[in-house]
Amino acid sequence: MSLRHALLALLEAGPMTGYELAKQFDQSVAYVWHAQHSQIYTELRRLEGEGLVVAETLARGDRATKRAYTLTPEGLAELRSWVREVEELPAVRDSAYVKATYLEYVSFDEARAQFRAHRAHYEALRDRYELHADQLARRETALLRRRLAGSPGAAHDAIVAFKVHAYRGLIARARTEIEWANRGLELIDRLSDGGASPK
Amino acid sequence: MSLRHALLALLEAGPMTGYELAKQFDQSVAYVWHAQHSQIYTELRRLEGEGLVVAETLARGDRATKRAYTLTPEGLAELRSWVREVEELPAVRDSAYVKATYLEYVSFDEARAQFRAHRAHYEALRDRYELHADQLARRETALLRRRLAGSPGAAHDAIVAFKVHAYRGLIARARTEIEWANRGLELIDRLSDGGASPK
DNA sequence: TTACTCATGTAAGTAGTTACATGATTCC
DNA sequence: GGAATCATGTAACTACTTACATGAGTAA
Repeated sequence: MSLRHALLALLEAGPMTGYELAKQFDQSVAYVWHAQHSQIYTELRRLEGEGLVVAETLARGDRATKRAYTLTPEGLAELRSWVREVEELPAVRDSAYVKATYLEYVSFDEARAQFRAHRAHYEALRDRYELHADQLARRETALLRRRLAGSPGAAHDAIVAFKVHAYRGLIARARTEIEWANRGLELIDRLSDGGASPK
Repeated sequence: MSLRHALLALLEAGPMTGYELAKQFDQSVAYVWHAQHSQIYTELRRLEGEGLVVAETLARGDRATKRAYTLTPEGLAELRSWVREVEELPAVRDSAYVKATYLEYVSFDEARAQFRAHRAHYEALRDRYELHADQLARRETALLRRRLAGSPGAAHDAIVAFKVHAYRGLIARARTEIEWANRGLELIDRLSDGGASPK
């Protein structure tokens, strides 16, 4: 359950409404933990029920309302203890790799299409990660600034460095996938060649 | 839904009982798509209901029975069309990376413990992948032999090559994670040093 | 007035997990 | 006789997805 802790971490930067939180989420944590807005609203209610956050109902126009959430001391304690805890990593479940294992069932061209899609996907991801890593390193994101503003100057370097390091890891990961797809395409060239001309 | 297709792919090598299938699964597909045995039995019943496999009830001792599943032509067609289909890759959801982003909440030593655990996990995975890749390359696994025996000699190289390529990808992935963890440990050394001695 | 963004949800369904249950056969 | 392994499931639960619903404020 990373979602609840990701939400607690976002709120550590300061109080936010569900909608604000969802927006911030999409521009930060969502790179490492995706969630739908509907799930965020449900989880916030649950966190409130457990006393890890408190909500304040605010007016929005004359008729409607919104709810601003604030982290409680219990919420902060829960966040810290979660980050401290060493978790079992979940078992692998990667459908692209199971397909790659059974590419003999389709034509070489169809197999190529799989690797090209894989490459394109990770190239796009890599670009987004690089952009975000640069913004973090330059301390340009709104959320990071808010967080830095609320913590002692001596801690700033570590806060930034850990985040940048995580994104550098994601970039390395994406590059590994791109290389794998390229080697897959080369493999298919060799296989389709080998069957046709030489020997 | 890769589980159903992974099961179809296993049955393409020949008929198997649920239990046999579960055992084969653990030694092959589980490296890329983990599933519990309970889930496999449920999924087999569903596949049977959809006509993608047929089951034959066999005696086991005097009183008990077991069910042997065979792939139907519809099942094979479904398998092929799934491998052909280019899927959207699911959004990232990696709790180790969200923790890495928030390591400023814990001590340097606790942060080190996270990276060490991460490294140990992927070292173990890498070793298992390497072993399996070697076995596949030498055509030593029972399942691969069964599959090769049932397909024309000209196709053998491709069948083996695709599987080996998938495992080489997993190995590369594991190595990337190990390097990331090592760089994380170096980062913590720099951060804890920087605060203590120089400047 | 139309479209967009702000804002908050519910409801139904799927995939997967964890724990439990039961009994047969085989090997020591 | 006991332990391991063969063999097949059910039940309750959790996380997440997809689709839907509703309405307010704001800028063109």
